[in-house]
Amino acid sequence: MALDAKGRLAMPARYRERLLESCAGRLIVTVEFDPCLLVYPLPEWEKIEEKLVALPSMNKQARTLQRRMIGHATECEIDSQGRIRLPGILQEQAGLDKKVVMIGQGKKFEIWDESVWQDNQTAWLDDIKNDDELHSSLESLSL
Amino acid sequence: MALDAKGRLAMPARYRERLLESCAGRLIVTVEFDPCLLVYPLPEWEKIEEKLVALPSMNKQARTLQRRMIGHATECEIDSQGRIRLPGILQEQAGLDKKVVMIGQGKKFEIWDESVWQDNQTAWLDDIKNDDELHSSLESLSL
DNA sequence: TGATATGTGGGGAATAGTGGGTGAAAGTGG
DNA sequence: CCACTTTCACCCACTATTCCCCACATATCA
Repeated sequence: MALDAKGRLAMPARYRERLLESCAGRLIVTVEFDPCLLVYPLPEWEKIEEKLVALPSMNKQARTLQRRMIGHATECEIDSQGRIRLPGILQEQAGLDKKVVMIGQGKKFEIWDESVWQDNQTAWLDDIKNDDELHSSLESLSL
Repeated sequence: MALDAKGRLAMPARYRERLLESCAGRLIVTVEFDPCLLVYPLPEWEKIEEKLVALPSMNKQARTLQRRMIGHATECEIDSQGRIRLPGILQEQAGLDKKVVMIGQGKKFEIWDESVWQDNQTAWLDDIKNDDELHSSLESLSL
């Protein structure tokens, strides 16, 4: 999956139909703390934005989150070829080079630079292997 | 049991009928932490996804699990020959070569690369022999 | 051993992904 | 307010991938 020279990225065809009906192809792209882009269908984003706005303004972490997420939020419409164009500033934020990885996460998508994604994968797995104890929320999980 | 050059894998015939009625041949394939693929009938997967989505987003271990499992989840329909096609990225994640092992695990299946499977078999048994105590969840088990 | 079911392989049409040209629109400076 | 430059959306063309179908090999059972 590749960004072309114009910063365009093809949405996987299997999601397109669903996206067209859930948000008429109107997507909001933004960043959070991790070096990846978050892509929300517009109606989903509106809920997120409400939650963000409701956070306590005097709390530093909350303020940072608001500034990053709301500040970078950009609408990107799906074009007639099924692609979205990612503004340069967002590409920078997520450190996107040519090769990217797009992963669905429930209501949203994440877009990672391929090498960043792979590095993180191994790092996360190592973390988990080295932690002797699993977080309580995972202990009883049966998959 | 072998993957062909196009990444297709025949589902054992004895499961097909059951799968067709339980999920109309709609399967979700994904990965967890081990180097193997997990195959769920669609309705089963939906329950799993709910559990995953409900995990705390800010917890690192939970986030890793979500990203891996939900992120890699791909629908693979059983074709008219009773096969499923495994996307390249999933083959990589599980280190699948040509020869694979498919094992039923209650509601789901696991797909292992044959050599990886054999290596792990012996490794796991050694681990258990060397542990002095059994985990509490196994203590009271009667088989 | 023949008949049926299962596993494997591959051709070719249809679909999806990628790259680039061109005109319209927006931004910039005088 | 106009001329110039840059950016962007739309369209077309090419390539890669995926899906559908048919054919054959192998295993299973009567």
